[in-house]
Amino acid sequence: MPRLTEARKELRRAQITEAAVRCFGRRGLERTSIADITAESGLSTGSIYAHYRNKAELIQATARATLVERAETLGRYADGDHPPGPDELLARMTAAIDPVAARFGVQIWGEATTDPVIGGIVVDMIDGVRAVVRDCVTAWLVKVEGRDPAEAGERAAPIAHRVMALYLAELLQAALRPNTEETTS
Amino acid sequence: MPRLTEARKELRRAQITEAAVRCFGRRGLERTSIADITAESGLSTGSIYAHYRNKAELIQATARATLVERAETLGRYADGDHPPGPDELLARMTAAIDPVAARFGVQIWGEATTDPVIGGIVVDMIDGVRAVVRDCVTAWLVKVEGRDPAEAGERAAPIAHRVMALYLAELLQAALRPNTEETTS
DNA sequence: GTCTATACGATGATAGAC
DNA sequence: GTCTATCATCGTATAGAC
Repeated sequence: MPRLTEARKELRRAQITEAAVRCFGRRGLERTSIADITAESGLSTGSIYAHYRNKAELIQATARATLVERAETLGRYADGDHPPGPDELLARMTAAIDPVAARFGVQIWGEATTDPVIGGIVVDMIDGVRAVVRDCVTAWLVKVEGRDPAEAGERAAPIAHRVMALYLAELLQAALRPNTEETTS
Repeated sequence: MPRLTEARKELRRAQITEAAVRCFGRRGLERTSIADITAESGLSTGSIYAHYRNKAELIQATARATLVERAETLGRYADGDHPPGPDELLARMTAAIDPVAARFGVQIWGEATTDPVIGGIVVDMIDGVRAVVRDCVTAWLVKVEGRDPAEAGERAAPIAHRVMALYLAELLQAALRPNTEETTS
């Protein structure tokens, strides 16, 4: 019996955070009011506060949800028997960038600068993705380049570092691309 | 006569924006109130609003001031008869990163996501720095690597692109490094 | 759990003396 | 140009009915 209600609860939370990313993508973290999110989600103030203690907690939850989703997407591009090389991997990662998520992501970077909790989330996420990239590059070095596994592990780290930097730069660029959806200011 | 007063005015504006970056670096763009900036600058509300129409304009001015200052610093690292190679250039650029400015810079990225004016400032700044880097790399290719000028120009662009990505990633990392100065929440 | 209505605090901005 | 004092607005969060 807790099963079903627990699932429903999680569904509501997802409904809220998904509405939240859209709002944040439009007006930014602090400019979107709770009222904006109620309008976007179709729920009410009370309902939102039943699921999140306050706005900060909602932002954290939204950040976590978005970032782990992105990490999972990228992880999918990195595995398989024929691991892509660095260039191909980067191309796939770049292609997978969603403009709205990118905007929200960069806003989260800014918030991480000030809020230690968000900071931890962002650092964990970046470290996680970097690890995935490193593993992928290692596998590629071994399986298609024919390197020795031990040597590949060493070589992979700096390559992964560069791939990550290029990816983050692409993310930033996507976030800065003028928003098609007008910023009703 | 307008000379002197104009200079004084510019000095006041600098005094305000410098106090502003410190405040922004501490508490973030929207969490710092005008009161915070008056406290940090030693000025009063009225004085600030005599120089800037509103808070948004103050943020824009602060962003412009900080970003052009950074661009100038980087430009200095890039010229001379013995232009540094890409690795050395990146090392210098990274070493020149100021933690407070980095935090503010990343916050500005987030704001650029939403505010078209800030967006323009950030894009201009990134493009400007990239151009400086490209010129430096070109000069290096010609003067120390002995490449043909025409060929150097072509090769420099992608290298500059990578150097920029690595630099932006370092900037982000610096901004995410836990703040020593506590976030009086 | 979800709603409506509301209290309360914070802060951006202005007025007017000096 | 700079100050102090004040206003008005807005948005978070809560209370209480259903």
